[in-house]
Amino acid sequence: MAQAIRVMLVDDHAIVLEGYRRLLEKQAGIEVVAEAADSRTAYQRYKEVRPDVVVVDISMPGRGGIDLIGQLRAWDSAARIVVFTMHQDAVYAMHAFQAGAKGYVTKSSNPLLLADAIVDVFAGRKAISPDVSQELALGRLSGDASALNALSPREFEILRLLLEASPAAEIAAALNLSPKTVANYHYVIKQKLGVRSDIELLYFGLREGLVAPPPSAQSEAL
Amino acid sequence: MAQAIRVMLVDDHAIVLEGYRRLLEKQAGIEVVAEAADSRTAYQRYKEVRPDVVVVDISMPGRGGIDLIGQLRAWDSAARIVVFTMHQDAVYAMHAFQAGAKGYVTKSSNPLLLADAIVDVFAGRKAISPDVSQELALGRLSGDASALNALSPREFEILRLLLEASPAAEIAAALNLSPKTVANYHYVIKQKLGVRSDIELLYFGLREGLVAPPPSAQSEAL
DNA sequence: TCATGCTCGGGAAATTTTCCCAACCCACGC
DNA sequence: GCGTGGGTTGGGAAAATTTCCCGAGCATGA
Repeated sequence: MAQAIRVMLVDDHAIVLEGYRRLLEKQAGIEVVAEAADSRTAYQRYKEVRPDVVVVDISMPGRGGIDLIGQLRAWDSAARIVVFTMHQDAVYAMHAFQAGAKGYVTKSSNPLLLADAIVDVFAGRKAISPDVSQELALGRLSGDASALNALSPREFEILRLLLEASPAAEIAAALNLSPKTVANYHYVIKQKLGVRSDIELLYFGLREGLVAPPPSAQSEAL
Repeated sequence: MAQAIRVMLVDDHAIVLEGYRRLLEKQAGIEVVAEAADSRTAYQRYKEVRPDVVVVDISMPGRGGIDLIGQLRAWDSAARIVVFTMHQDAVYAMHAFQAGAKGYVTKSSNPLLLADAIVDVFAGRKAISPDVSQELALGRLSGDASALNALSPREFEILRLLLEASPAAEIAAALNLSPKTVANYHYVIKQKLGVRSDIELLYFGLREGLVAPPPSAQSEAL
């Protein structure tokens, strides 16, 4: 190999990191020149070694990998970043690309894909692993702005209440509506947002910032 | 090495699997004799190759890894199982041990730990990575702890699935249970956790770190 | 062996969900 | 003015789920 692609890996799971470092090193044309287990270290190391491609796991503690992508791109707008994550959810991919990532590969993909993605991204192309691209394509939240725009004001209002109220019927009382109407709205909202359960609905609300995530979530486990 | 420890790896993330297989193979005394990406395959492979130690990721789709542990132990009560997961949450560890696991190592541990744990477990000892053992030690689940401890292993498992699955009935299929049973569990879980709706249930899950919150859209950029 | 606790599901009533449809009001353009 | 369209409000009716309660099967442990 004339010129190996110089890669930096960022993943907070030390064992996993170690594992796929070995995997990549077996690939002709790829050289792992740096590693980091958290965003801050990653940022510094990037400036020191200037790798050709950065592979980041976005589900890292703290502000997560998405944030790191933004930082790297802010410092070096030409930074080539491949997201490597367990999330097949297309929403994550969307966010990653919006933040400036060039590739998105799930950990459940075929092992060869990661190396392919690195090569593609290095060459200036984009790379998405098929499981996600498919979801994006037949996407519930495909391209444009959030599905929230499809909601009428009333629907939006009821959605907000749904996302916090326990007894679904309390909303009816609060809004002076028949429980039936609320049920109908509930139904239509789920249709428009493309979710099939209340759980999904809440995930949607969290993503869109309609409701605040509860205090702790991931910060607790230290 | 006179006698290498014969290990089977179970993880739905193909790349990760491939990665730490390589990692383990570098360890003297450990030989990876089988792999599986899902529970069913894992169960079959186990019966075929009878590995000395099984390493499973418990956050697998469908019937989670906890379930697999139960199955393996049901078939071979001497099965030696090491849980290898990203969850630092002590509650997961509790349930894993209740199901019959002998070791619990987080993916963010030092890479050497997994190999150590395998050796320990093979020798009949238990192994817990320090980040979790610490959490276990300082209370959390010993006495009071969260309402989660009131849940039986099965309830806990179904809760996890509830928190991600869309059509509640899919769970039934995945676990090979009657939809009725799942409904009953759903009901009991809500009772025990003191929540009134699915929405509250998810809030609970987020608070306890059982599920990761999606990337919050409202924070900057995008 | 008996008690206890977990798992699994049936039964049955109450409720909700899921669609489809109709009525009303209001704004808009012609 | 008057149709057109969209937002709001709810009825109807079948299907599904939720909510309790209960019992059987099976380990585990005293």
